[in-house]
Amino acid sequence: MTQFIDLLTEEMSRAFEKAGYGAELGKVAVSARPDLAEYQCNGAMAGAKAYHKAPFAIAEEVAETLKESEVFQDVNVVRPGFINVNIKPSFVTAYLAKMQETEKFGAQTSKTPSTIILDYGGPNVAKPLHVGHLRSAVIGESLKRIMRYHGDKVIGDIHMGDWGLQMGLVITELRHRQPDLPYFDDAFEGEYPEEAPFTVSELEEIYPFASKKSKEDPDYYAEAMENTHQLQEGKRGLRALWDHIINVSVSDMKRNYENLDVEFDLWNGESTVNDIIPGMVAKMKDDGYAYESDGALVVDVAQPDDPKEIPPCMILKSDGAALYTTTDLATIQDREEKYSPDEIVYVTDKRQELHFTQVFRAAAKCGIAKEGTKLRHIGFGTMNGPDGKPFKTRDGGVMRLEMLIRDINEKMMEKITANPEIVGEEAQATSRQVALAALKYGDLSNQASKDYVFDMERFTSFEGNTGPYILYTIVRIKSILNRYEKENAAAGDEKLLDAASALEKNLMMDLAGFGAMISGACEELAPHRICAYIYQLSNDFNSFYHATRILTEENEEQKKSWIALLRLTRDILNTCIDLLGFSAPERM
RNA sequence: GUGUCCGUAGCUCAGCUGGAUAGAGCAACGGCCUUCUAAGCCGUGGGUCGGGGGUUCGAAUCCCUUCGGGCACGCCA
Repeated sequence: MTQFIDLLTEEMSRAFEKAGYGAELGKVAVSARPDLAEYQCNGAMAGAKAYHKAPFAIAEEVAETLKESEVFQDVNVVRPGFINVNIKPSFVTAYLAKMQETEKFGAQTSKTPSTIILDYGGPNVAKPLHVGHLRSAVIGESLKRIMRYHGDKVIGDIHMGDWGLQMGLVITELRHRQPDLPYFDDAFEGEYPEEAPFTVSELEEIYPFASKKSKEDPDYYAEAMENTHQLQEGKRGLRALWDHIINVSVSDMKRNYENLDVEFDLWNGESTVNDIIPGMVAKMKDDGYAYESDGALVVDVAQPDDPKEIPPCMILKSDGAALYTTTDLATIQDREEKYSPDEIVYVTDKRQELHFTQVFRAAAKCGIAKEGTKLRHIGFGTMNGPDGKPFKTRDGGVMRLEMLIRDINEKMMEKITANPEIVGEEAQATSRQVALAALKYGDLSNQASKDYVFDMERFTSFEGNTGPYILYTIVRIKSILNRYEKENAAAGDEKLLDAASALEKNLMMDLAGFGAMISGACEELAPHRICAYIYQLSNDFNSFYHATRILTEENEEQKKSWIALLRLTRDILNTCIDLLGFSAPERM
């Protein structure tokens, strides 16, 4: 269904044509001066030069043709050449009525669904999730939902770091601590134990310990390199041990991501493509793309118009080992073979931009990515603490994600239990639900590409542009609807009437803008557009709510109309927060 | 050094392909609850859009320059 704002532009464009001017001048936008009008068109000024005519005169001629408009009323021409218009209430009502009946409220969806692989999450096996993993998960999950709403087929892949030196380090430390384990006995030919010889918390302690030691002790580092090598060569005992590490770690990750309402379709990692790397590298050499430079194998990716020369993309280190870049390229090849995607989108820290530029160029150059496959990197900024520096714990360490979530849950529990009606399990569940909204909204309401300040106090506040404020608004609506439905068993014939007040009309026009907002958020892959939209919508709803006594309204038709309006508002808000990755409780 | 992103109210942020008096929230101050959740609503004060040039009828937005900051720059991921 055509978007509301586009219908306005079409009407205005016809007016420009009728007056003898180009239709492209008829672009309509929300007014910058709501005190003067609801919408505006600046086309008369834009066209003044081409038509050698005063903008004011053009605007007046255009306005003249709008006298009989079914869309606009109160058409006004102001000073230099602004055309200010208000919308006929009946036009808004008719549009909303159509939205109610249309799937996805008339938002435009893709006619030919694309297959998109979304690479996000990126946790490392054997390392606890920390706040650095939060943004990828939160932004990625929202993007996945947005693209799916748009109608595309999205495959979310967590793409774990499960294969590098980090694995060798853990194995090395385990060998030091428990040398008698059968995994390290080359002569052992029996079945390895099913039970892992360590717990998650032990793993999480082992990795940083080994990492630190490897930096201080060259022999230890060499041993870790050797273990990494043997693992990648497929040595039986180490592979069995590695399986344990993966299993223990993954089940812990699943729990963490579940707490965030983040769900992946694929739990692949760097190890997934280990076996296809040699073939890929050989082909790159055979095709003449990869060559040796300073002992390493590289592919040139520089282009003449680069403002700064991009260094070659390194495929193999001088010791012959694969790198992050190598597994990323192999992963593209793997995804092409298995899913032939139209697009692969990566959600990572923006500091990896150069890396992805190199990978994308190498993939295209070497034919690893098919010609039509779009490769896209969505880089996000750092989550900072209130001091403006990267978020740390009080003692300066890396904050574990689990701790952060626990803190925000506790904080929210205090607030929720301030309402004496909510106790016990409901209080627990509601706190978690609202806390998640606070956390995600706090992140997503900022532009992804920018750094942002994580402020617990602000995000958990029920005031201002926060998740809890949005949820509170939804809860208020639900509360009215619940009462209404209790009192009106056979409800269901509610029909929208024209707006009875300016506040109601504002609300209605916000709702009418849903589709255009979704298109924008989808095109730009920008969840913050959804946040801005629902914040505006919530504000306008609350203003309307405050001025309108709905359940006590005596005019039955009017009351029903408002109920229909509330339902639409609730449905759109619920749809939006679902796209952001959270949900609203029944009460709070 | 080179490249890149950013600099908007005391703080945290919007500002769509250049358009009218640059918007919110928090904080401050003042109103509004016997009526659907006052975790709300209404209002007041607060800004040389880092500085300087330029393009334009019109610039926070585009171009140049300068200052300040973040980040990245072949054998980590």
